[in-house]
Amino acid sequence: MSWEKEIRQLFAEGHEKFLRNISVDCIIFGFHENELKVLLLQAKYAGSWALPGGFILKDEHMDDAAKRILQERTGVDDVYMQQFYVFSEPDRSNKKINKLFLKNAGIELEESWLFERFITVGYSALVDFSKVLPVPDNISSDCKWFNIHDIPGMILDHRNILDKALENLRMQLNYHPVGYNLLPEKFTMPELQKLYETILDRKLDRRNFQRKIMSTGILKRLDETKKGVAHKAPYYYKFDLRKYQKALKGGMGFEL
Amino acid sequence: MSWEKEIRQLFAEGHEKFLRNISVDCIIFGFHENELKVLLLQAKYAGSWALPGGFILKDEHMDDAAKRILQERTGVDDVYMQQFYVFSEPDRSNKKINKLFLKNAGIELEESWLFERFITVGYSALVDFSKVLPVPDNISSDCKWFNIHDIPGMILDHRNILDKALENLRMQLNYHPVGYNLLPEKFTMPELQKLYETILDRKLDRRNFQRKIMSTGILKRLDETKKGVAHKAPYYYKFDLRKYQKALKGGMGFEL
DNA sequence: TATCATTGCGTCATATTAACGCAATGATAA
DNA sequence: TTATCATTGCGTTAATATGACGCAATGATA
Repeated sequence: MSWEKEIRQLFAEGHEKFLRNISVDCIIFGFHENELKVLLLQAKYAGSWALPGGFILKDEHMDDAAKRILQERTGVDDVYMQQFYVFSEPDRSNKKINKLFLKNAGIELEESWLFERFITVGYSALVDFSKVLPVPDNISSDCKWFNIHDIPGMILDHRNILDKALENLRMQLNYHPVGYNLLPEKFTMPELQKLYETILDRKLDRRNFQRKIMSTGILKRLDETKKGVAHKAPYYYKFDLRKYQKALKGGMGFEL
Repeated sequence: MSWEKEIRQLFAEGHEKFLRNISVDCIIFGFHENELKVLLLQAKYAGSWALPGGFILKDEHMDDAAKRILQERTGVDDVYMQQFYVFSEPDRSNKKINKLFLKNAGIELEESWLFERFITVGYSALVDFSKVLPVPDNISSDCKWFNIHDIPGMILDHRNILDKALENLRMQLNYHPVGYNLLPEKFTMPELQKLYETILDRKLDRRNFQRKIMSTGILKRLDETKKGVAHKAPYYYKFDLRKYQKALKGGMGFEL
């Protein structure tokens, strides 16, 4: 099917396939070069960036929809995702954006379910940066990682959604497998500490951090050390998944 | 407008007034006689009980919808409410229940937006039991408080929603004005402790509890003591709202 | 071979928590 | 009138957690 035909069909008949008035938006967090990142899409014909979002099939669980949307729109597969908040301001509507999009695509339509008001459910995803190759979809011209401190202009209330996701990530740091999902399988203690510092947005004492993390027993130190650093080489660690799962149930047992 | 006509109109034309495929369900918590309670409705012609729920007007914020629904369906007004989770199982549909309801009400309809699938957003409300006089609405035959440990059979996944709300309440105990909203203006320390014990579902040491609560400075002790008890009379306390708000921002500063 | 940033492990003073003691209170029963 | 008793308010103590910092070891680079 041609691209224009696909778009026209989505606008004209999508309501037969998807639930109405509800969308899902995904915030994909990654960690790279000691910085927290989010994956954003740029819609065709639009200067602003957007969260990867989409709709729920009429017979689909919302969690599955979020995973499918993420896969279809960015190529990212099989990740840890969780709903975190519903955004329901009455004036959050894609009407103008979608009309402009159609106009630029050379499609004319008077009515569409996509001109209606949408309530959106925010999903937060944590991915291993090194395993993700962002691929923009049909309706996007670009798909890129952005540093959390260097977010470009975004459509609608997407900036607000992003901020809420970050706040949520902070709150849940001690109760969810944040480190496990954001870091590669093996990592050094300074890397893990930097991740915590970035999310919490404050410095932590190196020695106390190590002591507390190790006291939970969720990490296993490997015999291997990092190579090629111009100072004492740090050990690699990896998560002891069994103990991690267990520890998470009652919080981490410490405050950072 | 007659009752039947109102119902018929809701089923036949409600989709012009409300958003589709989305509903809101409220869990109203109260505290009475040292027990945690929830307010439930019994739909006409149905044996099972249900959470007070409803729909979002096309131009209404979801938070406002939740408040309006609670007011319309139970008479409860002006309370502390918060969304806590979205329930989206594909098979959670009122189709059967609504068809039965129509049949019993003597109304015939082949098609209705209310036969479609609904995703529902759970809202948690905390109310002062003593200030609430439950009033069932048009479509409900009864409206009653139930002890949290003695919940009757409920429609659809409402039991699941209730359990999730309780779990959520537990998690947020140290970060939200739970005590402030669930207790009357003045209360004794044993009452407050019992509230915490009921929500957390475990015993707390009386003396340590008092010391920790008081150390936060969120309570003001009154000069008045409780009358008519066959032992040493406990003092009354009330919340120091200014300090309470402040303390909540960084958690309560202690673990219970 | 010296330098230097960084790491791993340790110390110590202070704060927080859990567990428990005890006198005071005031309605009820003797 | 007085003793009884469950309960309250306030306090003590030991164990544990936390925050702030010291110092020798490491290993690429100068």
